[in-house]
Amino acid sequence: MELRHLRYFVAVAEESHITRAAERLGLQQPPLSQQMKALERELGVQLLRRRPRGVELTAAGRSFLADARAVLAQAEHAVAGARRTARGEQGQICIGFTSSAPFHPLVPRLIRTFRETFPGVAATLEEGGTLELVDGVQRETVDVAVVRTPVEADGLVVHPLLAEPMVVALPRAHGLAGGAAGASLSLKALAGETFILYRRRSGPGLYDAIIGACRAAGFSPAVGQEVPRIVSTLNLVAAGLGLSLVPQSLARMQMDGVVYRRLKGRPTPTAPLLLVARRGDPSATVRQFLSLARKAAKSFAP
Amino acid sequence: MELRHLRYFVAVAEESHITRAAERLGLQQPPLSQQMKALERELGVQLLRRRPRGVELTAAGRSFLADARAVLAQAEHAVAGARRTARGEQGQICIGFTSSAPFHPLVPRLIRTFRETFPGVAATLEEGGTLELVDGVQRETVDVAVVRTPVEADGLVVHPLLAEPMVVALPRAHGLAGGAAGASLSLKALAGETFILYRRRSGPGLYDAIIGACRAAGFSPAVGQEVPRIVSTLNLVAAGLGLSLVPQSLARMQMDGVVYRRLKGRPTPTAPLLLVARRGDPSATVRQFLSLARKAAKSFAP
DNA sequence: ATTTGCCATATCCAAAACATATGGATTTCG
DNA sequence: CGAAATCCATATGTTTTGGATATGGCAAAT
Repeated sequence: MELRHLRYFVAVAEESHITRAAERLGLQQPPLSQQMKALERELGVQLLRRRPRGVELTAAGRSFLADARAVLAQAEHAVAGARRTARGEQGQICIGFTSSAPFHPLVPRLIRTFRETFPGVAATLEEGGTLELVDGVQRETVDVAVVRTPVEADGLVVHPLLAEPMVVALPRAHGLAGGAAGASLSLKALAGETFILYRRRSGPGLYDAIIGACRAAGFSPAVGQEVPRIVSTLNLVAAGLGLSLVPQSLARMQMDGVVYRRLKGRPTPTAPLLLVARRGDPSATVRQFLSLARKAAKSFAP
Repeated sequence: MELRHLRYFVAVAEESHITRAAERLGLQQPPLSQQMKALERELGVQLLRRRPRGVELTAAGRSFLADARAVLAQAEHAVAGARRTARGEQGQICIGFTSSAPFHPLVPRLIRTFRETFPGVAATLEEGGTLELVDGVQRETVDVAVVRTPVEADGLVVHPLLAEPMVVALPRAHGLAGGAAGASLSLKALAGETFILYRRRSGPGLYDAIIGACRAAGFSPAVGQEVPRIVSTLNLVAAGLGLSLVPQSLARMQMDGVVYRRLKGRPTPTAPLLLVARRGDPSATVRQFLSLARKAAKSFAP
């Protein structure tokens, strides 16, 4: 039995007339009569009762008609689903991000926009460290990851979304913490201070950017502590163990004992927002996500 | 797209290998490769990614695989359903019966047995007068009907199930109502009494059987009232308007003011239990019901 | 560099689907 | 009541399709 048989049978059943059904199907009456007989022979069931003026359905034919329609509808659904998936309108995606990434408003907006635009795609979220996420993208447990520091790994590409300025996070009791909230500090003013930095081996890009900027300002920063997560630097700053440079968006996280100051003068280190994906031909849902991310970053008003 | 394409695709997807899938399907690798390409061309979607060592599914292919399996399962279900219906194991049947028929224990037992034996058949019940039911069978709103009196109508056949003796229903205060409950009366003893009968035009068979039995006993009964339902005769007997002859099974219905007495001697009129169906080729469910009814009647222990 | 393993292409043939011509049975109509 | 009409089934021929066989191309394995 083929779908052709079901299509022919449904037409015959609906017309109660083989000749009219043949016309509707675009073929002649004798082949349709033969196809109906072949179907009945294969099933071993009489589906039609032939009359001098057309045909009528047997009870088995009536039962079969309902199911035949369901099969044809299901087949259409299968085709439509494959096409939607091919267009990226349906499927699944795993989106990873570091603990600090969502502090930038672009990230939650991107995820929300993607879910609204592609309700047929099942999007799952995965928070983790940069190295964890990069590893996950490589092992295909994560599809894309939003990270803060440039990484290099085999088989991956990094798409920069934007770069935001970094700001100084100071213990509230620190001498430099005085003055209005809008005050700025020069990088040189931080010479001699103890720095708490996001550790180099977790993401060398950010670390090196900070070191480079300090050197350009004429000093080598004294690094007191290295932490595995950017967010963790704030805990130590609050504890009075030193100061840190963090992405400006983290200033949204008000913490007891921490004040933020902009940096003035040049060069001001920046913290990028990056999208990591596998190199090569991504699935349609990943392509859609990357496209949406680029669009969102472009239209983001700082 | 045909079911063949789906069967081929599912095999290829499960084997991840066109040559092995071809072996499993009983054909050669080149035609299978061509069929897969034809399917992808028709859908306008790439379902398979060809590799030097086998194939893998695209995201659209994975989506399509799930749906393809569902279509094939649904097609199997359609075939199985048509076959069950053809065997009478699935479908529907409308069973009619007069208000007096279920008093005989065969009738509820038959209905219960049928429902238990064919749970896949939706059985509906329809109570009505004999003429109503006969009309319903003719107009195909009822499939079979259990009635009490022989009928003749175009296009119908009557299958007798059994015949049970009739008994005398007397008002409790009647002179003949004395004596032990097990006492019998001769039909001749009822000469001169007022009879309440189930009206002739509702079912002439029972009426004529009673008249014939009385004549054979040497008298013509005085008919006081004629009623449209056998059950209604008991109401009038209870009211003291006369006596009636009713099927023995109605004695199960204890009514205030009515006592029942067996008849002794010959001939004793009997009340048949009859099954009415359409002449010609009935549906499989009706055939199953008729067969079960005949079997139930045969094995019924009086 | 060669071999292996896999899928794709080319060509041919048998089977299946469909077209055309015609037959048979029942109903409708004059 | 006989002829015509209407419908589905059968017979025969043609076209299309599915599958077999032979072979090619490409990437990975050895």
